Amino acid sequence: MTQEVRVRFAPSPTGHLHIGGARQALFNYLFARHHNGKFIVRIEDTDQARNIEDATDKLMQSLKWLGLDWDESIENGGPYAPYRSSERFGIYEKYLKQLIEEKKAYYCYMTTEELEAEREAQVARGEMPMYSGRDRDLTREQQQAYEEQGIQPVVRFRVPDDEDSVVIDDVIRGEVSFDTDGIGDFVIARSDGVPTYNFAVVIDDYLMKISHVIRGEEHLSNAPRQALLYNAYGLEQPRFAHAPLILNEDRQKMSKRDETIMQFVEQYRDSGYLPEALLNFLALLGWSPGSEEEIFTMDELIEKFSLDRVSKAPAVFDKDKLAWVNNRYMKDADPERLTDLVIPHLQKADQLDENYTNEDREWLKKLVEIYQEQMHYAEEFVELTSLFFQSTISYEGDARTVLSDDHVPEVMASFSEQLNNVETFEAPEIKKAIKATQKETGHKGKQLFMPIRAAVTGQTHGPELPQAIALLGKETVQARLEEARHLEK
RNA sequence: GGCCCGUUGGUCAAGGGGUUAAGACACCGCCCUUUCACGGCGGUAACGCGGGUUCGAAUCCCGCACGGGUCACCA
Repeated sequence: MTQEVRVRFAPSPTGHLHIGGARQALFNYLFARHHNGKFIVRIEDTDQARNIEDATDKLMQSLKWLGLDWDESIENGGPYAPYRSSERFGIYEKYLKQLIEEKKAYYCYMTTEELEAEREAQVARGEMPMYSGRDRDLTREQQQAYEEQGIQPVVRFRVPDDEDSVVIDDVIRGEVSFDTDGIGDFVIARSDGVPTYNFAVVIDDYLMKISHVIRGEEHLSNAPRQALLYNAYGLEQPRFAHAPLILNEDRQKMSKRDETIMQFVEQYRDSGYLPEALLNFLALLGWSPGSEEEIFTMDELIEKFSLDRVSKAPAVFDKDKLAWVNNRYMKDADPERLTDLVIPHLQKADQLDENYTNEDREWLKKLVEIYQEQMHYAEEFVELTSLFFQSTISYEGDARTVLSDDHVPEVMASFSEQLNNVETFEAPEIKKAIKATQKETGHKGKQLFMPIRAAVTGQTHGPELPQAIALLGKETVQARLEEARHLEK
């Protein structure tokens, strides 16, 4: 590849960064970095009606949070600025005019109502709804007549009659052929003169010297239109690469209205996922390194990434696997970092004061450490550790069953007494107390630990016992032992 | 419905004419741990169907089925 690799992520600012968008950005990023090329973030906001206030900022923030950095963008500019299509309207004009002058595009005066009627009629006849080409060859006089009626025309691209098909040489899918008969003359500029996406994208990609257009499969059917545009200008096309979609558990394209699954990067951030874990997981959706490892640093991903290992089939988003990946990263994460991550969630759940003390934080860090092995994401920590924040717990289910054994009161009494003899209420001492209880009662293993665990935590699963008891504190532990001892069977 | 893309276990996936068809997540079992978790070991489970081509097809070709995408003055 002699040409410099230049790729772009070109979202429209209609909302938060979507999981699918993030994966797309990631693929572009990895491809650019792998080839020592440039990664560009461009905002495609040609549809002013759909633009959402500060969506652009949020998009950029989410990309940054993920750790994707760019070479050129609306924020830091670049040699082909501006990087927002709404600031490029002047640029498009010239290209639009050229097409009209060369009769490769024309004004169309059909109203929305007329188009709708046409479409309905076509559907009724069992035909494919497609613009009929009514205004293809209007004379100057006819155009003026429409204009006198006050109709603002759109500009449509004249799909050439002399070409039977358009072939896209897709890096991922190979050659994909489209019949030009199936492509109606499409709108390239709205009645207010603003170009549509299909047009702007071509001009932008050309002027920005984009070498590879890597995007989602939903754009595959746009590719022939864009290819036609490149041809009309006599321009060389970039290489297209259409990556498979990410599906929800119902095997549908993730839609923004689907509430069974978290759609946005922000939501994962807010639930306490680590960005490097999300990225790692996303990289493996639709791409595989061909080896058996699954956990990769960004540098490794960059080194290994290649478009010819991108799959053609869509992938279902598996949140369990994401949780596993995230846990892998959490195990290796700095406890201080995890503590920071967990704090807002505890505060939200009223388990931690807004103005917590340094002591609180130290204690919390220890709590984080004993749960680090098993927690999947920060928000989960609240539920996992709620027993540390409740003054009373209720004994139910398995815990209740464990505590109904005949030898339980004896163990409770003995352990309680042993704890009173403990010098410092810390894990090693507590461990000794458990040992002493064993000697005194003769119960050991499950018979010994489970009752204590159940009594003290209300659960049969949890973190390392001595540490948990230490963090719970003497009073709480004694109270719970007392309660468990007198439980009705 | 037209066009386009796809189809290996529940999910992610390797494998691209000859394999006992990898591995990971999830699930189950066993071991380790005086408990729990982590970890280790093992197990259940897959080439959508039908025709070809071939000595031989999960792999190549054609149909069908199924799934998805797209058919806007949205991207």
